[in-house]
Amino acid sequence: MGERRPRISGGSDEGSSRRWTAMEDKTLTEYIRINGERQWNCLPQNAGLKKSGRSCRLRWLNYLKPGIKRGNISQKEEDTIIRLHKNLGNRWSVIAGLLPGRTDNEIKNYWNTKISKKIKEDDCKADSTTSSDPKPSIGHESLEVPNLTTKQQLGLCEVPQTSLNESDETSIPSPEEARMELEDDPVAAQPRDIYGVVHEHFETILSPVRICEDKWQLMHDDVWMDFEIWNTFPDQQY
DNA sequence: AACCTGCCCAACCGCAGGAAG
DNA sequence: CCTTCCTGCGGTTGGGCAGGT
Repeated sequence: MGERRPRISGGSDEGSSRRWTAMEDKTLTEYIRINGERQWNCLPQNAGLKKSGRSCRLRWLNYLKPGIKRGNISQKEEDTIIRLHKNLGNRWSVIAGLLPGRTDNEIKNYWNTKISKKIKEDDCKADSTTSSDPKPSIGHESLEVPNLTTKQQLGLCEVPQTSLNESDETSIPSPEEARMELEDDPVAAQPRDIYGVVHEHFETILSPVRICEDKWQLMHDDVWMDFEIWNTFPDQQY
């Protein structure tokens, strides 16, 4: 199949309550231009839109917001997505944060429709020789990704002890434990450090790193420089 | 030309975390 | 603390389109 035409709201869609019309887009854009991105729940009523606040938010973030790139994901971007997914798993919002102009929804869709298919095909080929492990990995090492929120991954909020205890392998150590672990085996400590890495653009990428540094005091230079995530953006100077 | 099938992607839903009262 | 509301995230769904028959 060839390139698809972009879908345009309105026209025959005018009667649909699901699809956004051009007029609704205009109304939403104008409202946000004046009032800003907040109070999503009140927005539909105030703006006179027959949509939910969440729907408005989604429409704005994924489609109307200035700077959104649409379609034509380049080979370089695809490579980046694959590398990041390898390290982060399905952290679409985090991955999107590292691809300026791309939304989590778009990346998720791209992954589900294209990349995962490619990977499946590759796995089928590989199956004949070796059993594959779908877990995200770093280099040759398997990486368990705990089920944490983005803020938890970034070290911006506390991780409840209950969720940490679900698996001993994925529990985050205390600063003291982490330091000891790093001294004993720097490689073993690497996977958790990924959570400090991901943030929107590289202007801010060091901010969560610093937070983790304060928190765990284990941001050893060698660990960071060895970590594969840096290779995700080979052009970037650190 | 009409119908069928698979693909794509916008939009929805449920859940969880955070903030405010 | 507890409750309520808001926001954000990831999984899933459903409608429309392109290509095949």
